[in-house]
Amino acid sequence: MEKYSPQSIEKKWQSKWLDENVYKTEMDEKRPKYYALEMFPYPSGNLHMGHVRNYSIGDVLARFKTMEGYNVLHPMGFDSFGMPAENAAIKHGVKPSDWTYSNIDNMKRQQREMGLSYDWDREVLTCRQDYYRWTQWIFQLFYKKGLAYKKKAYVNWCDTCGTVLANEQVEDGKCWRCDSEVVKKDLSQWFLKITDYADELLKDLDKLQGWPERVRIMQENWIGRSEGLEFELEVPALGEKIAAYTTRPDTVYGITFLALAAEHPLVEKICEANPEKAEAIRDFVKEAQNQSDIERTSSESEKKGIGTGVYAVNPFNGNEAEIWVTNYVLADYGTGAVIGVPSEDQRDWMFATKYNLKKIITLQPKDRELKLEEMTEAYVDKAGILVNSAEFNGMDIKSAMQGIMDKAEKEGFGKRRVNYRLRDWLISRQRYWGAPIPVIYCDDCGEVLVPEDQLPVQLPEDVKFEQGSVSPLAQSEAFVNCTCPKCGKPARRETDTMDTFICSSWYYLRYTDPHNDKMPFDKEKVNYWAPVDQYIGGIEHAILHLLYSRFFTKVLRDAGMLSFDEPFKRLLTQGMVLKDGSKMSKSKGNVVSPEEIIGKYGADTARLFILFAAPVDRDLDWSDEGVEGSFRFLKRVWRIIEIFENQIKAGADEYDIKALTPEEKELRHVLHVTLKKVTDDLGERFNFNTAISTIMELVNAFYKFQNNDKLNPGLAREVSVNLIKMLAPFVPHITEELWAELGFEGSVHQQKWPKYDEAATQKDEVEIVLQINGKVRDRIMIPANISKEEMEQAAKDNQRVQELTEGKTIVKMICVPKKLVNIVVK
RNA sequence: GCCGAAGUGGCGGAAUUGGCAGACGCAGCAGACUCAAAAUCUGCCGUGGUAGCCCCACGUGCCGGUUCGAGUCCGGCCUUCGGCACCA
Repeated sequence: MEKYSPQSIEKKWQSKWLDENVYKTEMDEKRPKYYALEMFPYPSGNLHMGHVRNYSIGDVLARFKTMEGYNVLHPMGFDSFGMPAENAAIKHGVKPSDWTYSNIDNMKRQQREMGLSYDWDREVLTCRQDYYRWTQWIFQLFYKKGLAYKKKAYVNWCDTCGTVLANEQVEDGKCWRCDSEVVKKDLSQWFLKITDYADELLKDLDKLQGWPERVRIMQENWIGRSEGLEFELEVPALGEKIAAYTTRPDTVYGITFLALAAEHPLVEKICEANPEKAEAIRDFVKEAQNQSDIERTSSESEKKGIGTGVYAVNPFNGNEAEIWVTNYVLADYGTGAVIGVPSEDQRDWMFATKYNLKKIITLQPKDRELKLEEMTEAYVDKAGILVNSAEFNGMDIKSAMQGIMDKAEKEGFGKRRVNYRLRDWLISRQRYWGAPIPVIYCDDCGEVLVPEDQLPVQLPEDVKFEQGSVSPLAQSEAFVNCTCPKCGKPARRETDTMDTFICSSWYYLRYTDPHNDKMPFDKEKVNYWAPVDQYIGGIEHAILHLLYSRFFTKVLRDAGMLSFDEPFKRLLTQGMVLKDGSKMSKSKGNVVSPEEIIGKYGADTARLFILFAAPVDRDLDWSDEGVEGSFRFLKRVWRIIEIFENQIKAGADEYDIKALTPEEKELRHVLHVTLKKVTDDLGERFNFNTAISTIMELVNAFYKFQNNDKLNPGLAREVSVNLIKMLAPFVPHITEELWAELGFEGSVHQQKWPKYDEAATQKDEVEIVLQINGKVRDRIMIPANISKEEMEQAAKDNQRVQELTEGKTIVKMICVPKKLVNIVVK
C-alpha cells in the first residue's frame, strides 16, 4: 500500500461516484424511505465552515441510513433569488443571473470536493423558470383561496435595500440584511394571510417533539396568543364607537381614560370634533410618526400622549373616559385602542401619574388594603377581590372575568376574542431579482391573475440597475405594459417581486418531483418522500423560514395537494463555527477557508474534525491543532490496515472464536462494544463526537497488536471490515479506498451497516468498585453474573475492606450488579 | 423585565437510568527509533499532602437540601450566551 494521500484518493472517488451516478434515488415501495435534508444555501460565492458543518452532519446521516437499508432522499439546491445578486449588478454591472449561476457553479464544485452524497438530478434552483413558475402558481393558489391580498398599511421600509420588509425581517428595529434603520411607510402591499393559520401553527407545535424545545418556544412566543374581551365604547361627540381589547376584563370598572394609537382611523374625526385642540393633536401625531421604529417600540422610551377633550363612555358603568392620542399604542395589534386602568396596570399608572389622570382601585388583595394615597405603583398581581365594580364586588378575579365577559356579550357591546402577536406576512419586494407577482392591473377589471398558461411571468433581461432608484422592473416599459387577460384592454403588470422566503417555503416539496412540468409536484411522490425526516440547519431560521414553511405545508394540505400537517418531523439546529471565540467574519480576519483546509488535509479530515470537535448542536471553536489531530487519526487508520493487510486478506469471514487468546477476545469485545455504541450514537442520539471517540478507542486497542504478526487472521479481518464500515459515513473517501485496497467488491457505501454480537459485548469477569460510606476504597474482579449475596461476600472478604471496617458495625450494604458494592458502617 | 440554554483539567469535550468524575482529542512532559530533525510508536499528564509507589484529603459556578451515594434530583443565588420585549 502507498502512503495515505487524500488529494489523489478523493479526486478519484469523487469522479467515480459522479460518473456512475451512485447517489441517484428512486421511489421504492419495498424499502422504508428516509428524507434527510440540509437547508439549501444562498449562492454567495463560496462555502464557509458553517456550510461544511451543516453538510457533514447531513451526509453522515444520509450515508448511515442508506447502510441501514433505508431508501434515502438526500438532495441539494440553491436559494438563488435575492438582493446580493442585484447589488452585484449595481456595483459591478454584471447581470444578476450571470453572477448567481457562476457562484452556483463554484459552490457546487466545492460541495463535490466535500464528497457529499447528493442526488444532483434533483437539484432545485429557485431562480430558474422551471421553479419560479410554480412559485407563482402557488401564489395564485393562495390568492384564489383568499390567502393573498393587497392592502394599504404602515409597513417596514428599508431605505438601503429600497424595499419593504416582513415583521420577521426586522430585528431590533433594524433591517435583518443590512442593519440600517427601518422606517414606517404607508404603502399598498401584498400580504399572505398567515394569521388564518395562527391557531394551528401554535397547536401543532405539540406534534413537533423531534424539534429542539427552544425553537418551539420561540415560535410560540412569536405567534403570541392571548385571550380577552373586545368591547365597544360609545363616543357621543363623534356619533361613533371605538373598540378596545383587553386581557384583563376584570379591571374594566377602573377605566379612567382611553388610549389611541397615533394612526387610529378616528383621530382625524376627533380633531374635527374639537377644533380648539386639533392643531396640537395633529402635531403630536406627526411627531409620533417621525419617531423611528426603535424609539417607538422600546419599552424604555417615554410614553407620551395628548388629551383630546373628547370622551368615550364605559359601557359597563356609564363613566366618561377622556380619549388620549398616544405614541405607545400599536395601531396594528388588537384594535389600536387600549383602555386605561391606572391602578392595575403599571404603564397606565405611570401615564396617569404623568398627566394627572384619575385612578380608581377596583381590586384589593386579600392580605392588606390598598389606598391610593399610599400607592407608588400599580397593583398588578392577578389575585384579590373586586371593589368599586357594581354587581361584581366581592368576586375573585376568575369569576369576575367570566361574569364581566358574559355581561358584555349578553348586552351586545362586547365579545370574547383571541388575539395574536403574529401579523400577516408582507411579501411584496420592490426589487428585481425575485419571482414576479403574477398579477395584472386593469382600469376596468381591477386586479386580475395572469392566466395559468401564461406562467411564468418572466423576468426581463434588458433592465438597468442603479443605486437608489426605483425597482428595475417598474422602469421597464416592456415589462409593465400588457393587455388585460379579461377584457383585452391595455393594462399594467405588478412590478413587485416576492419575498425570497416564499421560494424557500416549498423547495423541500419540489425535491420529491423536481422535473414535473404539469404541477409543482405530484401528490403520490410528495406523500411517499415527505415529510422531511430530519432537517438540519442554523438556529437563525427558528422563526422565519421554519414558520413560513409550516404555513405553506398547511395551506397546500388544505388544497388537497399533500396529506401531512407538518413539513419537518425532526429538526436539528447546529451550532456556529467560531474562531478564537467569535463568529468567523472578514472584518475580524478570523476566517478559515474550507477550500484551503480541504486542499491541505483533504475533505475526510475536514469532515472528521468538524464532527468530532463538539456536539452538533453546540458552538464549535475552530482549532488548527485539532485538525492536525484528525488527520493524524486517519493516518493511523490507514497504517494499521496496512500492517495487517496480509492477515485481513487471508482471514475468513467465519472463524473459530473459541480459539482466540484472552487478549484477542478482549479486542473482539472492544469491537462489538464499539459497534453497539456507534450504532446508538448515530441512530438515536446524534452524538457524532462520541461515536468518533469510540472508534478512536477501537483503533487504539487494535494498535496494541501492531507488533504481533500472529494476530488471528479472522479477527484481524473482522475488526478491519467493521472499522471501515463504521467510519464510512464520516470519511467516505479513505474508507472507499481501503475497501477497494483490501479487495472487496463494490462500494463500501452500499454495504449493510454491521450488527453487533450481543454475546461479545458481555464479559465473563467485570471490575467492580468497593465503597465504604460512599468512598471508593478498592476495586476487585468478580465473575459477571454472580448473585447479590456472592457479591456482598466477595466485598466482605476483601482485605482492605476488612482493615477499614475493623471494629465498626456494618449498617447496610448496597449492591449494584456489575458496578459496585457500598458498605455503610458506623 | 419575561422566556430559554449553558457553566466540568491548560483547552475542546465525556460520563445514556442517581453508582469509579475527567473517556477521546489538543497542548505539554518523558522515553524508543534516528548522525540529527521531522514523522511515527510507547508512557505520564485535576489540585494539594507524602514527594518513588501505596495511601490520604480536596475537586464538576456559589450556598443549602434529599440520598448509602449527586456533575446528574430539589430549593435559593451568581455569571455567560441566545430569543422576545410598550402585544393592552
